[in-house]
Amino acid sequence: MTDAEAIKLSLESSGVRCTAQRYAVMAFLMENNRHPTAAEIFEAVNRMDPRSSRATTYNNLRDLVQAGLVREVAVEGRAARFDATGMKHHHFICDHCGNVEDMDWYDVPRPASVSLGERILRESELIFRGLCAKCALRQ
Amino acid sequence: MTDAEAIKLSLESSGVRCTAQRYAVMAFLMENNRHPTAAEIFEAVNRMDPRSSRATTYNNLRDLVQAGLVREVAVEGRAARFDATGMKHHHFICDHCGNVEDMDWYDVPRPASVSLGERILRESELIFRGLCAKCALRQ
DNA sequence: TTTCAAATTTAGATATAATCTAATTCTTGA
DNA sequence: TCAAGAATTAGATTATATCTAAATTTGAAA
Repeated sequence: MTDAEAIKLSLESSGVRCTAQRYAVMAFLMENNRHPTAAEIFEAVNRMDPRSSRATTYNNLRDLVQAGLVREVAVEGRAARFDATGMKHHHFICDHCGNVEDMDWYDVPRPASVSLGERILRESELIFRGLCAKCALRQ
Repeated sequence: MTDAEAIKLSLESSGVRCTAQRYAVMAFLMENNRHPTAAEIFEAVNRMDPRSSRATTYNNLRDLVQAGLVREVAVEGRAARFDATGMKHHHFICDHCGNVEDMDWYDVPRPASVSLGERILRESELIFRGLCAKCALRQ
């Protein structure tokens, strides 16, 4: 199976129609684990054909997040970043440049059920903060 | 020591001058562990005297975050939220309403140093996601 | 294949959140 | 008291994201 078919299949098995614009967003995220912003994705997709408007790029990111194929990472004071949820991983966010990097996955202990109360837990994510390698060297 | 004196002292020992506007922001956050947005803090402070402009509210939040007295929590698709970093805690973010709630603290395992590489780790935070008690009951 | 309703896309306007500007006021220490 | 730096201000501006309404595309039913 080609990559293209694999992407198409993963979209459709998640209940998302595989349109050309949606495919382009997904393909870009799968070959770029650099956690681009929506603006960067919009720009990248528009270097190809078919093009995609800003609204469509945002709509498709929202649809892919809802389908669980893409994760949105909010960063303090900066634009949100996106990545394909292929392999489980945690995130490192740089205090200085705001870049988001993948960190190896490991299981996180669940909160005590008394502490959880009536809440329904969907996932636990670990965010590491500090200076990324590039910014650490510069300081 | 009164609460007011304690707040003043904690600001000054963190190298932040205790102005009336800055005090108001800090006092509001200390008596409200509901993780208000900047807009909510701005509004709350302006029900008191002296008032504070929007720019000052944002400036002071930034100063308090830099001093380590306040934490900013970015939430996907919503305004950032703030809380006083009094006691260590983790956060629960509701998928549905976006509210941020405190969760009991427990130590998080450090990433393996090989995985960390040249990065400098400052802190590890755990974010739980799902439905808060209120939204869980409604679904 | 043809047809049509629903889904998707679009450009541009609008909304929301946060920051910037430059003038003013306040505070502190000499 | 005075000067210099720090803080505050109103309003403009920027950055990010969403909305609108019209046009286009899609896929399933006929």
